Amino acid sequence: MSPRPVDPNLRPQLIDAAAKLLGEEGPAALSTRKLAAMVGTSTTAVYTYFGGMDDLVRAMVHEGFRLLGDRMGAVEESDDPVADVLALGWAYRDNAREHWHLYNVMFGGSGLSGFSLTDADRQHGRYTLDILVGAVKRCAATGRFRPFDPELVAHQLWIALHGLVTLDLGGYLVEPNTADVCFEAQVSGMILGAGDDPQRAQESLARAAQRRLRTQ
Amino acid sequence: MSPRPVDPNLRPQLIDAAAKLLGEEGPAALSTRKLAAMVGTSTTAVYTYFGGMDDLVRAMVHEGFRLLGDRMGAVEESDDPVADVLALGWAYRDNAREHWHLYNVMFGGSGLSGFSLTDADRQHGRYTLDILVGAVKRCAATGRFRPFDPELVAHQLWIALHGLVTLDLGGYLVEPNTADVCFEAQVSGMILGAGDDPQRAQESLARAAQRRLRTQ
DNA sequence: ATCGTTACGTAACGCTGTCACGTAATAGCG
DNA sequence: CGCTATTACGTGACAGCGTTACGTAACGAT
Repeated sequence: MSPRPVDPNLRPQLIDAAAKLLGEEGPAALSTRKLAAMVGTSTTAVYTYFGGMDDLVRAMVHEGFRLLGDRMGAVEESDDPVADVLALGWAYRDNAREHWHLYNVMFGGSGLSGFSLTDADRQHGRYTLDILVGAVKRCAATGRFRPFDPELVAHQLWIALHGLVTLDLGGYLVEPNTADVCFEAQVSGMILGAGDDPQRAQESLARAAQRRLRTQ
Repeated sequence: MSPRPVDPNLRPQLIDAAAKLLGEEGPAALSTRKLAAMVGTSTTAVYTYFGGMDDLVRAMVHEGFRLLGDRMGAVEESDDPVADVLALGWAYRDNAREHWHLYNVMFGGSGLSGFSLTDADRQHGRYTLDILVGAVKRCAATGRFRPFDPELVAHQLWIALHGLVTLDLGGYLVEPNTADVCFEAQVSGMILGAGDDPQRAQESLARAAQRRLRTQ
C-alpha cells in the first residue's frame, strides 16, 4: 500500500533554499529550476511537496510569521509592562530588518508578482498583534495606561511599527530623521498618548534599551 | 536627417494600459505582449518608448507619485492648519485606496518581482512629505503645535499614514478596529501629542471631515 | 515474489522579456 | 521633385519561466 516514502528533509530544504534565494538574488530569482538545482532534485519536487510555486512561497511566508512570532514570544514579561511593550517594538523591528525580504512578502501587498495571501495566511500575521495586545493590557492593568481599549492601542502601535519598518526598508528614512529617531519618537509618543507618566516612560525606555543590548 | 517621428500618443497610452492591466488583472498580467495588443503595436514599442519593461513600470510609478502629489496639492490652505493636516491625511489615504495597485508598487519594497526603485524615484515620493511638513510648520507657527521639529512630526504622520494604508490594503484591519477607526485614533493621537488643545483638535477634525465630504 | 502505490526525472507546452534583423516611413537637402 | 540618411517598428528567434503528461524506479503490504 505504501510507496516510496517522501524524503522528510526535502521539504524544509526547499523552503530554506527559497528563503536564501529570495534574500541573496531577489524575488525575480525564485524559480523552480534554481530551487531544484540547489537541493539536487528536479522541478517536480516543488509539485509533490507543495502544490506549486505559490504554495512554496506560502510555506516560506508561514516560516516568516513563525520567526516573527518566536522573536516576539521570546520577550519576557517583566514587572515593567511599558518596557515590555517597547521591547516588543524592538523585537518586531529587529526581525523585520533581519528578514526584510521575507517581511516584504509577508506584509507587502503584492510582494512577488502574482502571489497574494489568503485570509488564513493573515491569521498567522495577526498572532503578532495578540502578543502586543497582552502587553498593552498589562500596562492598563497596572495603571500605566488609561484603561481605554487596549486592542485599539495595540493596533496603533502595530500600524506605527509597520509603517516605520516598511518606509525604512524602502529607503525613505534618511538623516536626520532616521528609522531610529522616528522609532523612538513614534513609540514614546504613543505611550504618552496612552496615558503613561513622562518620567516613568523615560525610565521604561532606558530599561528596554538595556534589555535589547543584553539579548543580542 | 529626421526619420519617422515617434507617435506622441503611444507613450502615455502604454503607461495607461499598464496601469489598467495592473489594476484589473494584477501584477502577473503585466507583459509586453498584452500591452502591445492593447494599444495596437508590437512588443518592441516598449523598447523604443522605454528602455524595457522595468522602465515602463518606473514611468507608471512616477505617474502614481504625480497623482498622489496632485491630490495632496489640491488640499487648500485654510486658516485652520490642523484641519489642513487632517485633510492631507485623508487625501493620502483616499489616493492610496483609489490607486492601491500603484501604491503597492510605489512603496511596497519589492512590488513586482525583480523591480526596485532607485534613489531618484524615491525623491518623487519624498515630495509628499514636503507638503506635510509645510502644513505642520503652519500649525507650529500659529501656536497649535509645540515648535518642536516639524520635520519629525511630519515624518511621524507619514509613518502612521503609510502603516495604516498598507495594513489596510493587506487586509489586516477588520472589525471592530477598521481602517477608519484606526485612522482617527492615530491622527488625533499625533495631533494631541504635538501639543494641540483637545477641544480645538476636535473642532478641526469635524472641519476636515466636512471639507472631505464637500470635495468628493 | 508480486502488486499497488507513489516519488521523481525527462521532456514538452505555452508563456514571458529581450533583441537582431529587415522593412517601411519620413524629413532634410540638392 | 527625388534621393538619402535616419529612425520606428513588425517579425521571428532565444533563453528562461511555471506547469504538467508520461514513464520509470522504488518501496510497503500481502
